[in-house]
Amino acid sequence: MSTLKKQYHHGDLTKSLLESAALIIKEQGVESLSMRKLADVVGVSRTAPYHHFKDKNALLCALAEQGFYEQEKILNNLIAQKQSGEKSFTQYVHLYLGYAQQHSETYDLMYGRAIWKAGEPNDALKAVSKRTFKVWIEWVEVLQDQKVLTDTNTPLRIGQTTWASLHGLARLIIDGIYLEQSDLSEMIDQMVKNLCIDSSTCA
Amino acid sequence: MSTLKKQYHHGDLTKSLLESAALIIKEQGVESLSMRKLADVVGVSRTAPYHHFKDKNALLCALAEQGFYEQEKILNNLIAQKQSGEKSFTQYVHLYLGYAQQHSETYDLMYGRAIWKAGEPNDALKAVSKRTFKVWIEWVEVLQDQKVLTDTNTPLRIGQTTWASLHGLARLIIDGIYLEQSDLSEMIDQMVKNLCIDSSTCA
DNA sequence: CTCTTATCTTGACAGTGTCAAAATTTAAAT
DNA sequence: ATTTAAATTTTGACACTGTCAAGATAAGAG
Repeated sequence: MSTLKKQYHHGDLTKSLLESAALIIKEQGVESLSMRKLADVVGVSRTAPYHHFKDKNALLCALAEQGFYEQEKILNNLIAQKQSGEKSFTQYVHLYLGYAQQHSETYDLMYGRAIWKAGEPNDALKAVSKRTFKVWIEWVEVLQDQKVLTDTNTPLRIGQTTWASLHGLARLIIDGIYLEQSDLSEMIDQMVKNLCIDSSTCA
Repeated sequence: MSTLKKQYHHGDLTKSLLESAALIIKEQGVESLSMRKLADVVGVSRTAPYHHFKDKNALLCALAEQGFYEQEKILNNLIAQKQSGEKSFTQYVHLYLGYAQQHSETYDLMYGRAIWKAGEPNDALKAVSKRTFKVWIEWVEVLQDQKVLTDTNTPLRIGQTTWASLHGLARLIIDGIYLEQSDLSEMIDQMVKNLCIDSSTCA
């Protein structure tokens, strides 16, 4: 309760664990994040983290959750600022792929098999991911009205496929299949053209 | 050398290891494939596999390699049978995603981070993946001539982005983000329309 | 039959996730 | 202020992982 919130035991272990874990995965990749090493970095015994996160999966879920908050913020910011639909969408594509590139490990947790297949997404994660997707779909509907995205199908379907395309590019970047920035930038431009109705105004 | 090829030690351990490993990842996922359990299944001691594969990464590379042979075969078959470009392409999309769905673990090895980022693709794997991609790009050029895919960019770029879109859908299926077959089938149809020039003839 | 080489096994080490029980520190109750 | 209850952390343990080094075994060559 004093100015330094560290009078008791560790202070806020939960927070420290998340921060250190985020740093570790960012710098060394998610496969070299171990509960024991994490505990050691934070300066606590091997099993201390287990009183703040049920297990490793729960920790990973929490990290992924933070990623969704970030992504939701990006989306809402773009939707809020009222510029032309084409510009907004093009910008979103770049922001989305930029995020995937710069926070590749978090992105992988958000959508990768570690949690969604090998592990088990917890309720909080399922909730925020669902909510973020909903924001996206609602924006797709607007973009359809603005003739930026095709309206030959429901917002849900167009949102699903459009996002799948972005996701595919993101994964190729993340998994290290395309690395040269020159290829990447041209691929992103072409992808925008693929996704927009009017490929001349987008890009 | 007799009818039962098992006179000496094991027979063909390399082959047995690959077969059993393929079975294990297919039925239980790649994360529950361990060198020790694999050795046990094949009926050999823990370290015997290490005389046939340098390490676990090498084993995974070999499994991925087989996947590429399969995929190359699919591609070549489709290219060989001369039917309309639209039909061929549509069929390819379905075959591609069908493969991803039915051999999801192998697909993950082929393009996933386990090998390409966390691990290290060996020379054989790099070679066959490159070759498969080349076959794809050459077919894209044909599809562009047939006005199935857009020719507003080079075969390489269009091939990259088109494949990225397919890959994205494949990953969503594999990582368990979309599971209901009803959604899936409609998403695939919509994706085909997105990728083709003439969305009315494709689908 | 001996020797070389290919193949496989045993032993060992460091690392992992996580459970159970004990210890400690803090906050609440009297 | 002293006792009590709760929150927090630690120690010990177990089963599992990948993989190295050294020894054992078996196959084929001479």
